Amino acid sequence: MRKDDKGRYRGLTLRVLGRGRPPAMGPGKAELIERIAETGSISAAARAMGMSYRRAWQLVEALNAAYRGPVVVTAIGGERGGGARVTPLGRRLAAAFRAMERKASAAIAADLKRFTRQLR
Amino acid sequence: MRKDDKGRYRGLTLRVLGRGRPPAMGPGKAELIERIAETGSISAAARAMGMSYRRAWQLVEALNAAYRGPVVVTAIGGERGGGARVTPLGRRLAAAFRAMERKASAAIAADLKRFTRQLR
DNA sequence: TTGCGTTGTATACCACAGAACATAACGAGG
DNA sequence: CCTCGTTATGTTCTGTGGTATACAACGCAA
Repeated sequence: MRKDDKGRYRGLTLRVLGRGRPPAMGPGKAELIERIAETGSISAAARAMGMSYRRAWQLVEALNAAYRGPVVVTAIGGERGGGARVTPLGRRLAAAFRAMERKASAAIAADLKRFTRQLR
Repeated sequence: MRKDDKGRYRGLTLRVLGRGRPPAMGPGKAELIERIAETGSISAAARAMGMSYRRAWQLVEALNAAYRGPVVVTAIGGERGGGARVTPLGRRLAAAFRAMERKASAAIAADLKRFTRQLR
């Protein structure tokens, strides 16, 4: 299945809703987790995604509040003293979301192709 | 698979992206099409969904612009002179979207259940 | 002819999301 | 001690999505 330049699956978008109405996981949060895992820093991840640090930090806060355990743990300080690490739970969540994206995409690939053909 | 009070599938939300980035179909537009088909009126559908007429009309405009043919055709006038009808294409699109929702939901049901268990 | 319920616009307002900017506190390394 | 790069937080601004409101044009029925 093809992806766009942000690694998202083309043609469809999937979101997982939390117990309240707001989405607890989606393409944006998943990518943010992955970028933090790569870079070890919220700010570096935000820069890589062209997102303000504040917004990224708020998403991290929302993630940590939404799940039963912390998704990202942080430490203040710079020059590799501080930073952010993704917890095993966070890695599992991001991976599970990507897997669901793949499965959902595969399950409706044929339908989606026919559907898309109706687009202008 | 359980649905919420609006007939949407719980736990996940699916959107089909158009050729540009903006979504060409999602739960909201699908329901709007269904309501218009039921009521024969944009304004009645909007009332039923608790949505402003203007917004509903804009969504209809967007739908008609997004696909190769009209999704909803309208006639000015009242007292059953005017109104809105969903074209066969529109009915096919809404039905196809609902089918994709069902298939995607079924395909990831087990994963989603495990995922949701991690929510607070 | 009058009234009602439509579609179709225009305009004004408002609430909110997110950006932009500023600043503090902190930790490691030079 | 100083600097750099973090996290963390507050404040302000702006764009925009959506509502609210008003109104014109219209068609059918009474």
